[in-house]
Amino acid sequence: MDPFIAHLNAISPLTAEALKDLSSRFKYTSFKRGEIINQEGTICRRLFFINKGLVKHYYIHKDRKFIVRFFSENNVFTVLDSFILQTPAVFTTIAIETTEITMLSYEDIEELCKKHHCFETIIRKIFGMAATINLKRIKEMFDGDATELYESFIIEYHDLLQRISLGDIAGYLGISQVTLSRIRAKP
Amino acid sequence: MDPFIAHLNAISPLTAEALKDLSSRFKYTSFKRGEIINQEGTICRRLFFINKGLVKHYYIHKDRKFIVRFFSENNVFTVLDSFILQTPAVFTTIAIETTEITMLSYEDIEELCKKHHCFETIIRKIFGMAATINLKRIKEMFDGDATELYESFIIEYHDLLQRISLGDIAGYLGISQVTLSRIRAKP
DNA sequence: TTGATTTTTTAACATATGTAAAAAGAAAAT
DNA sequence: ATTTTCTTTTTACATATGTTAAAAAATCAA
Repeated sequence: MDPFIAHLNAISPLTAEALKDLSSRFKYTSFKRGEIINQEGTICRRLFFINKGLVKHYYIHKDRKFIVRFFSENNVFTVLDSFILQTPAVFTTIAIETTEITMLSYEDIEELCKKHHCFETIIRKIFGMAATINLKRIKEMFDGDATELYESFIIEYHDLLQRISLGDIAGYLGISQVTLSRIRAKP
Repeated sequence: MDPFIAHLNAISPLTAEALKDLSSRFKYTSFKRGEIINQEGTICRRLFFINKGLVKHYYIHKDRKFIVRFFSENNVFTVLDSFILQTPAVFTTIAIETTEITMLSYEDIEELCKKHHCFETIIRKIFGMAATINLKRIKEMFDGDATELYESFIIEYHDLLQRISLGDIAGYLGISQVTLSRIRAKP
């Protein structure tokens, strides 16, 4: 079974009809390491599912690079605000590794939501989870000094650690790479 | 027309049937200044709509008080993660002013979502907006030194400024009240 | 292997912000 | 009006973290 379908179906079951309608709208693509998936300033018109690979959302502010979030295989992602409001993205999305993707357009999502109640339930839950995850991140950003941030990052992103550079980790934590090195250096 | 109904209907139109079902489930209550609406550690079982008043989500970490968000009249709120996952809240919700509320229980929301596609559409959009708002806050927290944070706060919360203490503003910005005073002091 | 490029660490210095405590000011209570 | 309480500002000091630059280590290409 297609992993994207399986993923959605696990969130909330799809009717046979919705499933058929849904699959017929899938588009497939892939991005090489370093390729831009969605550029800051352009509207994100798709919802993505990662079959394989690793992606980051980031932006530059005053010469510092901040990483909003990483997404890896078997996860849905989009540039949330840009997708929902259909406004220009304030983040750039880029492939950290070669990444294979299945996607749905904004119009397809809207149509599927309208036609299939079961699909709208899934999107409702996905957005709810996204809101929850973002809220958790706000709390983390408040809580910690850099050391704590790094420690919880290691736990939360344990399985991705080897695939993410220290520069990117620093960017995710909102600290300089120098600070990150200092933290790692101390016993 | 009931302001909560008007609010929901403006997000996405309700059918007459859904509207009737919905209204019959409303519960009303109010909280005095300083009263706890939902205590940290208890599951938040309701979605709230503020008819009048002002509320904050906060939590204590290492003796510092962080304010996650303010909510004022004509807005929906809940302890998002606690409500969605029905797990104990990590924030306390408290009334800053005397606050009048209309509310729906978790079970009612789930039932309304199941019975009325139009209602699920509304909740989908509310969660989507919540996710977007939280994402925006993450970006703000990254971006700014304390001064910038304060300046954007003044703009964003302009109409609530007189109703929020400087201590609470500092808590929202994640800085000490001393730092906030310093910022306000300089030309 | 060797050289080139990228990533990570280390050093020196400047500064923003936290902590603690006291003073000043405003609001509430009697 | 006077006292009490709460809020805000100010001062002095300690420290975490940013910046810049250079060195070291690791990775990649030829």
